[in-house]
Amino acid sequence: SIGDSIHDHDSDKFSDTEDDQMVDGINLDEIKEFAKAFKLRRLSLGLTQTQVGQALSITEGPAYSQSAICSALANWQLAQSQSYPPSIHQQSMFEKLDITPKSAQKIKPVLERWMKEAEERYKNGHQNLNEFVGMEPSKKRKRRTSFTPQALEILNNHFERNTHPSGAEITTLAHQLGYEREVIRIWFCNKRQALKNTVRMMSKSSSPM
Amino acid sequence: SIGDSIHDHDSDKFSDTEDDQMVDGINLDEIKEFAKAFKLRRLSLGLTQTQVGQALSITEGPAYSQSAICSALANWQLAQSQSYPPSIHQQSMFEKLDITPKSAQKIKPVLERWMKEAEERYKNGHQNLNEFVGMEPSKKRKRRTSFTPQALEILNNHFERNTHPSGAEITTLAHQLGYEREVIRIWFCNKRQALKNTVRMMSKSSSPM
DNA sequence: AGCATAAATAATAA
DNA sequence: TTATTATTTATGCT
Repeated sequence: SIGDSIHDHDSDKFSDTEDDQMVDGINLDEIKEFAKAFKLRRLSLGLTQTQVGQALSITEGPAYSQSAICSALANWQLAQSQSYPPSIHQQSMFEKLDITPKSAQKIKPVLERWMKEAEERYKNGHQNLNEFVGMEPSKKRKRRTSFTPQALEILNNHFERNTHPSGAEITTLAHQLGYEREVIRIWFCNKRQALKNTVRMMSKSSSPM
Repeated sequence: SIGDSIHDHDSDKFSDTEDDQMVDGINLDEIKEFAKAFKLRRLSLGLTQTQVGQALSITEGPAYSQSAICSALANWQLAQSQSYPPSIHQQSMFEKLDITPKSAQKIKPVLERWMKEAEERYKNGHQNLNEFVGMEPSKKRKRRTSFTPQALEILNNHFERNTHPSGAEITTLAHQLGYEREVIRIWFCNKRQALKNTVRMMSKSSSPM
């Protein structure tokens, strides 16, 4: 039975056994192997985990932000270099460290793809790689501002009179309403877009059946 | 009254007989009425605005993007509540800016025609309607998850520190707590909403008469 | 039955 | 186009 199978002695299940460790139908050993190789490739490009994480959060979206990637990588590396007490279920190794085998499986192809491109660029010169990696980590999207009804009324009034306010007008409005200039500018962009959409839609409807 | 003053119109191609709001010879009230009725009919068929938009973009062409339809309909619906006292703030947000009466007049028959056919098919059975609308009928709502007190405590602690966790933070939390990432994300959305509601309530109740 | 709130949808800022 | 906020719906619980 399962209870009986828990042994006291140290078993090196995670390093050198022939039997693959399967969790949720995912081959842990395969992932560990990948992590090891990934680290090697990363180091040969002279990149830190942080750099990889930042670059990925840009190319792949915020879900692959630095900390997530880093912890994933660290975990894999940990996993492949440590043996765990047998009393701990295989899966808990990942759970404890905030990454499930499933997540690992999911992230693997993304890393693979990214690394491939990085290496490609590395071949074409360091500058190329730096460009690829060294993008600003400031991918953060600005918090959506919500306008007060009063502000919206004023904005709408202006828009009604003039859909393309001058730079000076925008500045004035921004100051008057207490919003950033850029926010006001974007508001007009979006408003014009909305108008255009409805107009296009409407004119289309005029075509006969 | 208005009716009297326009009694002897000349150049305009329209005549205003009643005290309805007339713009460019188009009866706004009529359109508003139509919008209201349209929404009702849509709901009684169990269709969302999104579905209508998608279906229309197929039968009438790509100009009928979902958001365009949505905003047009929303505007009409809000337009019909313009007689609210100024103290109610919803009003100013929309006015009639996104949609010209002329355009509205144009699209009306298209929507009318489409809705008529949809209702016809509905009578002949759901399958028929689904075919027409082009959607899958059996999209079940996700089961409401109930969080454990422990999970809630951790979530609340995080929320206290940061109401807008990054994607990575959400992922980490999800792993840590053993819930789907999306569930955690939504939790924060709802929590922010709740906070905002409370704040609004408080400030309203605390404001002097 | 009614409430609290998770999920879904709509609106719209970035 | 994407992602966040705002609103609505509906479910699990008491």
